[in-house]
Amino acid sequence: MTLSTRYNPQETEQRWYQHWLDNNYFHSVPDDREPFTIVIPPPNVTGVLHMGHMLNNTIQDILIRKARLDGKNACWVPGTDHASIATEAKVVQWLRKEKNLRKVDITRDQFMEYAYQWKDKYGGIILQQLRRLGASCDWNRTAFTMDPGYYSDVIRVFVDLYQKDKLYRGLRMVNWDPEAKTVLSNEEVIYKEEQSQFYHIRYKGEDGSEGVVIATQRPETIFADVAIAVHPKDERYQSLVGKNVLIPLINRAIPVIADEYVDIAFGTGALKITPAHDPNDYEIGLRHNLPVIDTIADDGRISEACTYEPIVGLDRFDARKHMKPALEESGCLVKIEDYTTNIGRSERTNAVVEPKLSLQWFVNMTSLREPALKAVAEEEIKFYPPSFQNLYRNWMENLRDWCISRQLWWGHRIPAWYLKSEAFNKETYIFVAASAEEALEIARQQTGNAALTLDDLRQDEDVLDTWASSWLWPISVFDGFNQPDGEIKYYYPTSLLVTGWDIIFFWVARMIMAGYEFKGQRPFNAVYFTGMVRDKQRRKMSKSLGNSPDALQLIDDYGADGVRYGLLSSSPAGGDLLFDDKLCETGRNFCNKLWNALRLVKGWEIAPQAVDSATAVNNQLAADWLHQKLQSVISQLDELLADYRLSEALMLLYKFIWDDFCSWYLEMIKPGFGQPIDQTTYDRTLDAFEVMTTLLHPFMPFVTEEIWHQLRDRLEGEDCIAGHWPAATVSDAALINKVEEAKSVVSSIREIRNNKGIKIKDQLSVFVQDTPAAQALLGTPGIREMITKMANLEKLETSTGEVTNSVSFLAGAEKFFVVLNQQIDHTEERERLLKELAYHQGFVNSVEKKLSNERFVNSAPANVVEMERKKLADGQAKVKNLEEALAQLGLSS
RNA sequence: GGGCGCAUAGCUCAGCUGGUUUAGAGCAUCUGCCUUACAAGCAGAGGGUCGGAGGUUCGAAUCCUUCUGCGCCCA
Repeated sequence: MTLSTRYNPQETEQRWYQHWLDNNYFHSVPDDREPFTIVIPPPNVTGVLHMGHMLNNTIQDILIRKARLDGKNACWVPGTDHASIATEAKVVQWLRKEKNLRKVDITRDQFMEYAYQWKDKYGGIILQQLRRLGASCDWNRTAFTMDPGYYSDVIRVFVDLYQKDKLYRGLRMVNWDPEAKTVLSNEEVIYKEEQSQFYHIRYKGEDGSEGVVIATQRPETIFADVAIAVHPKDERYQSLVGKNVLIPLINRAIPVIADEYVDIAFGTGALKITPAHDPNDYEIGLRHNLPVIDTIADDGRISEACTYEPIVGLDRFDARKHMKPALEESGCLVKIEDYTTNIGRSERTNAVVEPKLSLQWFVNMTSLREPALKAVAEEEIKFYPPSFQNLYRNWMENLRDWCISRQLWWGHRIPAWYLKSEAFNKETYIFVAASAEEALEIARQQTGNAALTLDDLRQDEDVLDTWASSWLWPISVFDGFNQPDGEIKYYYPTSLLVTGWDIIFFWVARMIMAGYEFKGQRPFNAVYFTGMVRDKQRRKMSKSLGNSPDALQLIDDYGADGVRYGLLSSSPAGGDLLFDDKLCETGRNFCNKLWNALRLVKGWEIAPQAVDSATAVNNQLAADWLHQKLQSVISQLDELLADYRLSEALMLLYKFIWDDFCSWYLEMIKPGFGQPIDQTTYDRTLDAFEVMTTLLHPFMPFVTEEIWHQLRDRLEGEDCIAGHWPAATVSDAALINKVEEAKSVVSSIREIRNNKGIKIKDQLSVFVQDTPAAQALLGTPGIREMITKMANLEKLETSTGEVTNSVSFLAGAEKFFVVLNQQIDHTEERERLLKELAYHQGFVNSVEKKLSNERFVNSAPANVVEMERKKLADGQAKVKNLEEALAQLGLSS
């Protein structure tokens, strides 16, 4: 067999993915086995694979593949969400470019047709890309939030909540995105500090007096002012309360009112009240029964309602620029100062969000809160890492109602009907039903007008927030609403959700609420929060910064396994991942290491027996040791995985395979040039190798599948992906320790070679001081042979005295002598020994100090004291050995 | 303004309920090697007193207080 010296992922990945698909390994149907279910956090249908997706989905794939190896019925449901705002924006763009159409030119139905065309053509690319990563999703189950069944679930839930009085239509201050021309939920507004200016403006008294100076960032809104508020205890303004002042430029009179809300110390202590354009002002307006004057239109331009003509029709920011000269001219501008403030921008369009009074649909969140709050607090749903419980609780305890209507066409249309005879947004009748026909039935009953027809009704124009569909994801993907006794009984609650912590409110919290509200049960047993993928400078990866590597290019460059390794190797749950290509390179190199280990083993000639008895005993020790060590690795791995400590689990395997298996084991058993290996050792090596591929498979599925097949001839249907996760047996710690000690002897000898410039090929003689412990070590079958082979020794013997012309080292408490055929530099030796002596002497001192403290001896647990005594004895033995070596050095110099 | 979290080697992080040798790993660095699996490699080495101060304790990186710095969420 000839194998290339380098592992080539391109050759294998495509092939194995297809093989897995052909064998239907990803598909799940309910059966007797324990289910292990993950629903994918649906990416936007417009999305393309980026680093965050890769991290997230790699983690899911690891856990799904592990569950599969554990013999569970693993089901990973893929899919996309319809991403109302983002997709509609793309479709509008596409229509303008490709079809030269504007949204206003076409009907809603036409638009939807085009939108579906667009979706079929460009949507869901990301699901194809996930295959490159190796994602073992059950593609037969691919779901979409606008699939007909899903669509009707969303409508059903809306109707249900309305009937339960947990959902209502109301006039509220909302966040308005003037660019997308839609309302946004609170979570879709991103607040950031920005530079702004504070305009100090004088409102003169109606009676010709000085009036009052207010400070505002938004001078263009003064024409919507309805009052000036001051704190009731603010002495500066007490005489003004109850009087009128005049709005500059238009001289409309507004009252000065007193309200506790006003912060005396902030600005001038006088606050202009603009109920239409500020949430707090709106509240104050309600308290004082003030009118509302709305001067900003849906597109962000100053509307006709503004009685100051020059700015009507201007965008609010252009209007602001206009205000400075106008106010200066009027003599009302006192000063302008720079000011840093929080500005809210739309998550989608980045437009500055306009607070606006608007008639919208809301979900009463507090009515859904309690079970969701309790589930996480009592760890019925476990969070990994648990610190996210705080963030969750904090949000849940300060819930505000969720605005779920969006002024868009792409999405689930709100199932509410109104009478055409009533004016738009002034409706008194609302008929909520799953269909127009049902709505008509309700309408006839409610109005008492049996003659009403469908023609008399009009449906709400708006669609629902995308999260108002994706919060049903764990239920709807299993058709849980229509068939509550179907598959959902098997798969729900799902086992785990893996998602970024940044959507804990958008999605996770809402899914939990929906789970309890509509299924009476948690949607998942646990949530694994991933960190954000950032660049080396800790900046979030983003398109605008251009610091995000091309995901597919990375896979081309390093292989999917290499990239998976890179993403996982330094990504603890919840912690940010500072991504660096270098990490993928390490992963690629790891694949290559495995590959070359395979090449080595498969290149050996096999003989029935070992070539000599030394080899036989050496090989047996090596294989025994590796087996024991492997058991210990498996049990550590089980613990780490149970805790979702994936990075550590991968690192453990990496070290075991690279260091223990490749650097030590394979070197121990490697036959001499032209020599064969014995059948037993060969078989045991393949066994261990095979177990390692299984253990590593969840993390690096392609290279392990390839190697698994190269190791032995396999029958049809025998695949690594379909293997069995091994159960750890108790490992022999004593044997492991013996070999560790032997390894440290070898390392020390190598170090001496290094320091003395002795070539590896030159054989050395080594002696060990004859003690019971040394006898025990060398008496262990194979140890002497192993050390001799690995350190390339001529002989390894015990010695009762000091050995002349040698340098010594300690391994454990045992003293070894390496005989040198060269002049020994005594000064250098002495320095080395003195340094080591100082360390051990310091150590002994610190332990002695502890043990001479009566209170320690009396109050510490017996085993701790015992441990300290042993530490002391070990330390003293080492000190004694070093002192002897120094003395010897002194004699011979 | 309210709340949460973090601070351990040059970098990224482990170190769980305080005690298994005066702190571990990976990467990076340094030294020597193209040794017949792998230079995408091999063998070895150096490096931190655990942000500052105080306290609890026989004993603290680990618990408490406080200061400093950083990050995040909400308003």
